Amino acid sequence: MKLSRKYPLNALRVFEAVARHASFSRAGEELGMTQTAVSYQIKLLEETLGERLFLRQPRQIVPTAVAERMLPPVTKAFDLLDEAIGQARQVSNRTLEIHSSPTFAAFWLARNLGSFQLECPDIAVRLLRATKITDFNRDPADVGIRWGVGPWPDHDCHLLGRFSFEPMLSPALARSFGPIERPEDLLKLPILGARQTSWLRWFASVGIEAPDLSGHTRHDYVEQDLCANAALAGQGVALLNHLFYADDLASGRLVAALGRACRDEIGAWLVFPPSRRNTAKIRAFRHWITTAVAADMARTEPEGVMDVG
Amino acid sequence: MKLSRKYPLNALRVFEAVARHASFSRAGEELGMTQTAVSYQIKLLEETLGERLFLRQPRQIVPTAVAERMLPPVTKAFDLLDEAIGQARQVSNRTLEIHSSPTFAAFWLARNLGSFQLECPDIAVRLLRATKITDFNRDPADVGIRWGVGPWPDHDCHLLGRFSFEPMLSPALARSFGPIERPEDLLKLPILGARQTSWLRWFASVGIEAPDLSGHTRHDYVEQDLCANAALAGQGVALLNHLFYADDLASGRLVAALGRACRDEIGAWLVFPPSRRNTAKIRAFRHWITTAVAADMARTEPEGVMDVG
DNA sequence: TTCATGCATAAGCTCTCTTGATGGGCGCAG
DNA sequence: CTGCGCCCATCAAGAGAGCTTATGCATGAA
Repeated sequence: MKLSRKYPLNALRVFEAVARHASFSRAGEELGMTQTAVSYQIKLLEETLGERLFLRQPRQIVPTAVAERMLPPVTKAFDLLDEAIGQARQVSNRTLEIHSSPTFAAFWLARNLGSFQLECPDIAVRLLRATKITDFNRDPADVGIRWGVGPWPDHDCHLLGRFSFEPMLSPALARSFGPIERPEDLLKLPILGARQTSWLRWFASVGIEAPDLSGHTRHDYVEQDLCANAALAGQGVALLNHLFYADDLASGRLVAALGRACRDEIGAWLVFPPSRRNTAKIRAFRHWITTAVAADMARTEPEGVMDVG
Repeated sequence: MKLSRKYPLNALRVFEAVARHASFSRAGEELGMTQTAVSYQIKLLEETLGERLFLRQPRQIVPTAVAERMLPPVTKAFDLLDEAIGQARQVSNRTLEIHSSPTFAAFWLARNLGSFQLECPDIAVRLLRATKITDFNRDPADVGIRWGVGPWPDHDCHLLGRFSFEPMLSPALARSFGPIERPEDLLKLPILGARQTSWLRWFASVGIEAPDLSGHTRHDYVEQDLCANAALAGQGVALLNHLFYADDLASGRLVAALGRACRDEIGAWLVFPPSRRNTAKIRAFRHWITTAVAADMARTEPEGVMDVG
């Protein structure tokens, strides 16, 4: 361990200001501290150096030769540090790494991030699918979008919304199957993602408490977008959020099986480490996504959604 | 006031060490602190930056892009500071500014400093006559040599010695005046520096309590070396220290008037500010001058000196 | 599984640092 | 020359930064 590394750093910062102003009081003002504190710090530094840095003359202080020799490198060092810190803060405020649940990333963020970038052109966005739950200790993520019940401990968690969903299928399949009039009719179709608890929630919302889905495990997709693709291809009926597939309904690529939508406790959450709650980029992103999701919900959520769970 | 100047400096020093070692524990060892403290400092820095600097992976830490971008300038800044501090310490230990009482400077230091420089060849000496008492707050002096009673408050004061003195005159004057047998005979000669209290001390030591010196104010020299020059020129009799004029006595340029030497409370003192008591150069100088003066006293002080005052 | 390694967390303490009040030296204006 | 204001030093007191010890957790190695 180098002993030479032991010297009072803050006193050096004070020294630099004092030397510039040739005044303890002025330096104190600049640094936001009292003249007393400045005096203390200079004295401290003088004692560790064993050398007087300023001669105290009646109404002024005069730097000694030692001080004048020290000043340039010290100034330069603090310039370097200032810039390094500034840049780190800048960099950190200029790129935002989002680790998002895959479906939300593909079907909402990918479509809507453009408006965030219009709003905050300084912030570069890096969007990643989170295949497993983001651990902010291990991944360089700034924020996460999670799809689930939440909130999660040790994180700042903000609910973006809970979104309505209903069974949807391709018009071709609907035609070939014939009219679907009662919920039970659905069970005759292949149920896509049958292990999702939301299917139970939905059947419950239409009065079927314990549907037998055991025969529908052939299409056990976990991710909603995979279910959706299967549905679009006419493989069966999938439980899809309006937030993501309202456009497909509108364009006729998908049709609602019964027109009975519901909403459960699963939602989309914005999460990030509490320690970074106040960084500019996170505040900006939080503000944007909150309002943008709300606006999109107003557009896509249908009427008469039943809340369950 | 620049807010950008507000960041934890010590944390940056820790950061630099951590980045070099890629380990909190190693960095802590180098810095002489615990791993816990290192962890604290890094966390602090991360929070002020709003950006993670190291990803904590199982048995290692990985610097983020931000950290890697920050490291080079930070390293360079600390190198600059290290060097500036080191140089300041060096400079400060390499030149010693002595503000000395004029006579001591001219008649002792000027003759003897050579042996100090042999002993400490690294230390450059700058010797100045102190026309008035040195104020270490205002003058860039490292140490002072004072001639007086001492000690003085708020200083480290070390008595170098109290030195014998006796009336001396030129052999020419002594011849022309004729034999001096009793102290009273001196009063018939011009007394040089008659206002010096030491004259009263000396007369007292030879039994004359209240000599009438009122007629001797024509040669009112304050400094001993001026009196000595006058005495050498045969202008009168001066009260001189053996320490300074033993060689003139030995060579016959001066003669002792009566051979009655005495010593009063006035002495030579080494003084310096307590805050710099432990700097290398001052310790070295103190050691040297203490022993050198003692050695010179052994050589020059006569036998049978009477202590007064 | 068990052990060793490396970082995080909690609680408490030390001591640095800051503040506010006060005082002294000196220049300047009246 | 006298009072006022500026500027720094000193002092006592208090807050809080920063360090330590003890402990826990996760992981990789044996």
